[in-house]
Amino acid sequence: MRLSTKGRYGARLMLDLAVYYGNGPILLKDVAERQGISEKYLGHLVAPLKAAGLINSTRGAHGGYMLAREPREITLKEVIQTLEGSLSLVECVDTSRICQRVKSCVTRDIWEEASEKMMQVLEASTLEDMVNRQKQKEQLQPLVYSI
Amino acid sequence: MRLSTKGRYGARLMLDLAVYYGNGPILLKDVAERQGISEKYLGHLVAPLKAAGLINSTRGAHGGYMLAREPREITLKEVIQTLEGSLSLVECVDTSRICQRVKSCVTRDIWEEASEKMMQVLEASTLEDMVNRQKQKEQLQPLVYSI
DNA sequence: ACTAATCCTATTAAATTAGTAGTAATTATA
DNA sequence: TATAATTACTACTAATTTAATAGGATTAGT
Repeated sequence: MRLSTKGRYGARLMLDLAVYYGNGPILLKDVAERQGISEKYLGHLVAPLKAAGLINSTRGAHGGYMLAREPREITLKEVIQTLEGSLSLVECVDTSRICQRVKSCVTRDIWEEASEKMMQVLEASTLEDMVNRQKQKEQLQPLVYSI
Repeated sequence: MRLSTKGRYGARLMLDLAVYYGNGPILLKDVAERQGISEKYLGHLVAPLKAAGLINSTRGAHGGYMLAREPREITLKEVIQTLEGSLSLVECVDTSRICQRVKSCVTRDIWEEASEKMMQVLEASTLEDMVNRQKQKEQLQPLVYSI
């Protein structure tokens, strides 16, 4: 019931690209260093993100990655769905035909409700929101440390 | 990001016991047949549920399982937590010390919010609620099929 | 040509999942 | 008291998923 590293790292990758949005192509190497994630592993995440139209890339020297849309037009839900697949708690919420009990199954209804509530949070979070929240946190954090 | 069979089957097991609450010990064999789940596999689920104080058992002939509390006093959240462990989307929501980034990490805050919303649904669902919903569904279902 | 990048494929170790199987212990009852 | 019914416990296993690492191919700027 846990998000895998794909989703977690992918979210941080996208947030990092959002922070540097407008600065041209960003090196995966730099993202990897800032986020403390292996560059090679991040390399696996960019392929699906690109295929989903969330990022663009340019190859060769001075290449890198950038968001394909503005940060306010990309939600965390899209990112996670791209990397983790469906966000439903159970498969039968997506494809009801896999179980004959669907019509009378109460637990399925609840899994669906719970999945919905969770997704609403992710859908409401745009990369822009996240960048702003991060800026706020960064302002507050030094005070905490200085106590 | 999916619930495993432990959680899914366990929820149906508990709902089944709730439906027959007050009828004395219920045979695992009968639950297994009604729910279409292997009795042997259900056997794995009852141990933690018993340890968590959610069910009682009596051994030997005429033995079986029953809810340890009234259906309205058992929530789906307790059942799932017992069988799946923490319901948080990421580990750092439960144990923040595992990551140094916690204080400045925006994604963690969102995983926490999303986990919360999901858990609220499961906490609001008691076995009694579920039994009532199932009764309603069973009344409606024949009509649907007869069209 | 050289260098800096992304792109692509294969491989792998470890963990998790979803069971099956067999036996021991307990209890009711004939 | 023997028998049958049932939970309780432990071990085992096949398949899948996860979380990477590694290496070479391709592309583009200088």
